[in-house]
Amino acid sequence: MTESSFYQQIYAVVLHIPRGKVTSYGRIASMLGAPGAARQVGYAMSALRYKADDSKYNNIPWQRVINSQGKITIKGSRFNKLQQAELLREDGVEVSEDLKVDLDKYLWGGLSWQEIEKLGES
DNA sequence: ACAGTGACAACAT
DNA sequence: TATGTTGCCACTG
Repeated sequence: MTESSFYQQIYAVVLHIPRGKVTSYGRIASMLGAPGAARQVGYAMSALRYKADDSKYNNIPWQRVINSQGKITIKGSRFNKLQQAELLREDGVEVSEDLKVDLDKYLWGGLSWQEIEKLGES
């Protein structure tokens, strides 16, 4: 990514979440050295709505980002909670009736600081 | 420049 | 367990 804005860094991290795993808004913020900026991560995901035309953003697995309780709390997107749950199930992640994921099972380990450092290169 | 906003998180009831 | 409250901070207009 040539851009180094916070949002661009967020998207770069989300692209690294493997299929079958999930992480939380807050953990992504922490990985980027901005603990407490969880709300911005959610806002960045929401902003994807306006970038649907740009192929650059079409392969971002946004569905793998949920809240710290493991629950789906999507809002203001072209998708709804049920659709996100379905996408996660396609990933092989179990989603309960009340739209919750077992973080003990599916939480992504995250990126090491070395990997975070390299995000801007590509 | 600056106040409003939100796909959060932690804590208090 | 389930709501309600408060702090949070980068983006937006």
